[in-house]
Formats: sequence, C-alpha cells, structure tokens
Amino acid sequence: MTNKLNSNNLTKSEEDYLKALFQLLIESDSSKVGNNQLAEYLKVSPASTNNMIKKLKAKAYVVSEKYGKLDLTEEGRSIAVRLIRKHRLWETFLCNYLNFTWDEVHEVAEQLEHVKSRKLINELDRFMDYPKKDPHGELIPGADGDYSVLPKVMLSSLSEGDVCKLEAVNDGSVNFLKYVSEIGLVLSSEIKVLEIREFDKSIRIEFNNVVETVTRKFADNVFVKKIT
Amino acid sequence: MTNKLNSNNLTKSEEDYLKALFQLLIESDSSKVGNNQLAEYLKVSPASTNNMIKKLKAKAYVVSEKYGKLDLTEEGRSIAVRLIRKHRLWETFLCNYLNFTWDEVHEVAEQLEHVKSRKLINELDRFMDYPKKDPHGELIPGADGDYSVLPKVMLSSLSEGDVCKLEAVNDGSVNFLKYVSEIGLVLSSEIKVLEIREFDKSIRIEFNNVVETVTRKFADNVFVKKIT
DNA sequence: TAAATAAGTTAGCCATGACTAACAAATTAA
DNA sequence: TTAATTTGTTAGTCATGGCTAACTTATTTA
Repeated sequence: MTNKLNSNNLTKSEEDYLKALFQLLIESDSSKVGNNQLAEYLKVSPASTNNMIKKLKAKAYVVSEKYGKLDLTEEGRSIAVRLIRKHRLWETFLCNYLNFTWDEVHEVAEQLEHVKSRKLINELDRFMDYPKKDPHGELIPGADGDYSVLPKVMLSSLSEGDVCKLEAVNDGSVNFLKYVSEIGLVLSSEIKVLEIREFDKSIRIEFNNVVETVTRKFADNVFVKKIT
Repeated sequence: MTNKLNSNNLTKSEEDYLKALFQLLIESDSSKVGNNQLAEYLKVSPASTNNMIKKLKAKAYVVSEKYGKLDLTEEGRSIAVRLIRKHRLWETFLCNYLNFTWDEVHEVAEQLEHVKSRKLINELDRFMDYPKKDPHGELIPGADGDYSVLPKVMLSSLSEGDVCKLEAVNDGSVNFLKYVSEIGLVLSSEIKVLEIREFDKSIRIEFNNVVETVTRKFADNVFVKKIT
C-alpha cells in the first residue's frame, strides 16, 4: 500500500529514467549506481541525467546525496516495476499474437509501455491469460507490483558434458537476438555442451541435432537451467 | 505511390495537427478551414496553431496563403488517413478483445495511434481479420490509404413513423457515448420514430421494446439507415 | 464606405529535456 | 600524499510546443 490512487502523471522521459535506474540497480547488484553510469545507459549526457535526477528527487522517486550514488524510493521502484510489467506484457502480445520476432519486439514495446491506462494493461494481461514469462524468458511482474528474477545461470558457466535447457536470453541487443533466432535456438531448447576450447573460450554446443560453435560473449547472454 | 519509403518522423504534435485538420476538412465539406478554427478544435491558442502550420507548410504537408484558408497536401492527407486507420483499429481491438466500452476507447486509442510501427498496425489488422468498421460504426481506412465515409443520415432527419437501423454514432463526446450505451442502444439496433414534438423537436423513439425520449441534439449525433 | 468585429500573424515569454564547456569533488595511482 | 583520472555538478545554449499581448488584414454591418 504505497500510494493513494496512483495518479501517474510522469512524462515519457521521467519514466525512461526511472526504469533505467531500476534496471541498473538490479543488474549491478549491491555495487551502487552513479550519475554517469545512468547517462551512459540511456545514451544521454551526464548533464542531462543530473538535471533529470534533480526533478525525480524533488518528486521523491529518487534519493541520493550530493556526489553520492543513486537509489529509488519505494514509489520510484513501484513505477519502474509497472513499466517493466507493461513492457513485458506488450512483448508477449507482439510475439504470441502479432507474429513479431524476438529482435523486433523491443523497439515497439518501448513505445507501448508509455501508454497510460490501467485498464488497458490489466485487460491485456487477462486476454493473454496471465502469462508468467515474456518471450525472452523473463518473469512478468504481476499487477500487485511484485518483481522477482529467475536465478540466472549463464551457458558460459557450464562444463563440458553438461546438458541444460534454455530458460531466457538477454534482451539488450537486437543483433544478439537475431543471431539466437537464426541459429535456431528457442526457449526450452535442450543444449549439450560438447567442448570448451581453451584458446578463446569458445563453446561447441549441440541442440535439436545441430552442432554450433558460439563465442564466450554469446554464451554469457544465454541463460539456462542445468539438467545433468 | 505518393512517397518513397514513408520514413515517418513526425512528432506527436505534428500528427495531432494533421489529423485534426483532416477531420475538419472532412466535416466542413467545401467550406474552408481556418487557423482559429483549427486552434479551437485542438484547444490550443491561435498562435500555437499558426506556429505549427508554418512547420507543416515547410515540410510540405499543409498548403495555405498568408491570411488564407488551410489545406492538406497529398502527403499530409495520407499521414492523416493512416492515423485515423490506426485510431480506429485500436478502438476496435479495445472494444472487441479488451472489454472496453464505447466511452472508454477514445482516450486510450488517442495514445496508441502515435505508436510508430508499420508492422504493428498491419498485424493488428490481420489479427482481427480485417474489420471494416470501428465500434462506433465508422469505416476503417485500409492499408492502401483509401478513406471513405458512410453516407450519414441523422436520426433527427427522419419523420414520424419511420423505421431505421443504427449505423454509427458521433464519437466526439464521452458523455454522449455513455448516454447512448446507458439507454441500451447498440450498433444495428432497430429504431422506430414514434413522435416528433413540435415544441422542442424532441423525439420519442422505440427500440428493443423500450420507449425513450431524446433531444434534437442527441438525434443529431446518431446516424441511421432508413428501412421504411 | 467607414467603423466594428473577426480572423490571422508576430514578438516575446515559459517549461521540458536535450546539449557543450567549464569546474568541483572523489577516487586511484604513482 | 600529491598528481592524475574519473565522476558529478553548474552555467548557459538550443529546439519543441505551449502561452499572452499586441498588431495586421479581412470581413461584416450599419
């Protein structure tokens, strides 16, 4: 019970900053997030970020001391989670009903997540029968604002001979997502680690009776559940 | 074949002005549309409108002479029609799949129509199996950019004894739409004109075995097809 | 046709959210 | 522990899209 009626009057920019800060806080667990880091993430100048952070502090969505690290208030966090909920629900809709591919959804969902209507998103959720995961395998936060993450095991952390199931992929790069689709990997694919080459840490994997060699960088962005 | 690749880089405001001008040009058939009229329609000052019209003229979407009336170029018209297509497709989606009511759709569709993705709108169209009319009975322009209007017969233009079918309603006012729903009128309702009162032009109508008295103003916003 | 009114334009202001350049504080390395 | 580097802040600029107030041109109407 954080807010009265949630009269969400934020601009698109304010929403973008809150969501970005939330993502950074999640990713860099415990290591604090700074102004320039946020600027780089959003591809804007540190000055712009500094300016926006001032506004968000005034609105009590962000806290930080001068020259100190950034953090979200409960209210700021709650707004960010709702944005992520919207983003992932839209991605799910685009993939499951409108024939979008993994690499196409992000840009459009980025626009759709700023549409303001409580009813819209809750009805969309109902229409799709309350999906648990988005197309990349990430958990979709519920209407209650709960945010949780799947324990992430990188494909690159496995050993030769291990067998695993594809659980999620990092959705940060369009080129990566295209690549994943192109070689034929989909969620739930069973992957066997055939060999890890010492020289460059590249990995030979087998899935769906196909053998591929992927780089360490690729394997860092593929999240799996170990089977054996 | 009006444009090369349609790299639609318009701002939300530019789109709003183009769409508004198009609507005004359609409504006030032949009588020209002026700057202040557009300003009033958009609820902004004449100065703001003047300013934006300058921009749109520079981009060759609008034509007008100094102190003269406004008109759209082919390209401007085409953009406006695509916006109306998007608006009406989203309204249809909201009503038919997400349980929105007539009076709720407009505000949300107003936001959704600005989402930029050719694929999104064409896939949405396909998903709904290419609907011909939006929830208010208006024709949805096709992907080819054709815009046509149903011949509009106002309920208020009928005579006592006439029987007609509800074809469309004016979607300009939330309160009107709520009112229409509340008394139980839906598209295709069969309406009989029982009596037209000379005193105030109010009309007694019968539909679905209900008798209601509606004002002239109400009947001006209800469009029908005469049966007998 | 001259005065009144309506319609359109211009100048100048404001807020938002970008930017660069210059500066201050904090951190790291020598 | 001082110097170099990184990080954060401030000041001032720009574009967008609003606004008001003042002005000009067109159109009515007396």
